Amino acid sequence: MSNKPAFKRAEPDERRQSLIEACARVLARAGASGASVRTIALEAGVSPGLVGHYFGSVDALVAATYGHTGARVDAALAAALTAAGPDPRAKLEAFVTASFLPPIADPQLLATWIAFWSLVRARSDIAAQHDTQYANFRARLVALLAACGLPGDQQRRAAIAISALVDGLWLELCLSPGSFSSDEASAIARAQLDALISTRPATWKDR
Amino acid sequence: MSNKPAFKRAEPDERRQSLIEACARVLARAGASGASVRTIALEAGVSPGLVGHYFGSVDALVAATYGHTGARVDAALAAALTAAGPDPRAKLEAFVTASFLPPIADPQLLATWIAFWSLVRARSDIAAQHDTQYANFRARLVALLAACGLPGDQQRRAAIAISALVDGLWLELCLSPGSFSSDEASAIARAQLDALISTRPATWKDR
DNA sequence: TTGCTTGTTGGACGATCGTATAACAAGTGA
DNA sequence: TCACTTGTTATACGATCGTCCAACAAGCAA
Repeated sequence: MSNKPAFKRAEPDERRQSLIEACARVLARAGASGASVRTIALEAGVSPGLVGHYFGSVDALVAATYGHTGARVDAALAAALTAAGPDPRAKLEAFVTASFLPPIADPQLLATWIAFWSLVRARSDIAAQHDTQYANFRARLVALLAACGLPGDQQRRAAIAISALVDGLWLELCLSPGSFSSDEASAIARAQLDALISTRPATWKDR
Repeated sequence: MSNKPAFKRAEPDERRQSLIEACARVLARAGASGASVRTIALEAGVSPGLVGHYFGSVDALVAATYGHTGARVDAALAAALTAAGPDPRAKLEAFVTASFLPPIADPQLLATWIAFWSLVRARSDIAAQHDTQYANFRARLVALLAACGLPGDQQRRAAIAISALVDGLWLELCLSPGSFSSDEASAIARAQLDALISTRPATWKDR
């Protein structure tokens, strides 16, 4: 007779990915305080020791999850940009609208992000990651605004305003999901764009 | 000879206030994960047992701190409203502008708020407190917008947009203090108000 | 001064935390 | 079939967590 294996070996990259995704799920479900080594390992279906084996410490796993989650958002935004076509104004609108559609508008992702924010104060490496990610996000917005013909002295403030509005809508959607829908959030953000940019897109119709 | 007292008795309300303020300082300094009973008690200069004596559990203390912090913000906003005079439009502008001036713009207060947000997922009592506070905040905004003559079918979205923008600016100010100043945040929020309200107030002059 | 109320202390308790490590077993090549 | 490598498990360890409680003492009344 043959016993089935007690566990299955996995490729290192596979296992890392699995642990990172389990960490993200735990952060979304239980918040930062619930993301313990044992909880994450249970979520991933492995033994607690594997976290130390692959990441050294749970802090490193959380930081890796932060980077992975940020990369997911960047990829989704980049995809939205290429799908929007060549028109700069359409690209900008797609950039903002995509923030309120899956996979970015995923409530689990928003909750995960809040968990990261709560770690910024205590962890300097997380703070550094946030600074670069926020700088990249705003630089992308500035480039899009410039392509739309927004004067240079207005680009900075407009980028800050757009990113703040999007972050705030994200936040309330996550904290009080019943307050308003993601469709409403998207409409509000688009209206904000209209107000910030006097130049109208080529495909402008009605609003 | 006379030994000085080993400790000093305090009025119950005084002691509660002291513990709440110590809890807020710890939340701002170390985040939600650093707000342990012993850390808070050390910050307040008392023994750890006092937390249980006055609040029953550390969770109740955190919830009380949330309520106290929210009340502080409400009081500051109310003061800004009365100082703004009778004109509805001036009241609305003061309401938003005050969000980026002390004591609301205090970085410690913002950090404390983030700590609360990180607890919303895991703690239903904190979530309930957030829902009521957010509903109150938005109801105030709706009343101000209505007084400014904004049509009823636009009040809801405008209130959501304003609160989201303010929250987002708060957030980035706390996470990356070097990104922009509170003066810039205030200017951005005021520009947002101008864009949202097409109806001009009676005392409108220039902009 | 003496006695009493009770705010306050400081440590005990079990649970859970992150980390380290010895023992085990899955998969591979000889 | 049989080592051998190493991914994986399970446990041990000290530290810290929240909660609880018996003892102490500050301040007031008599």
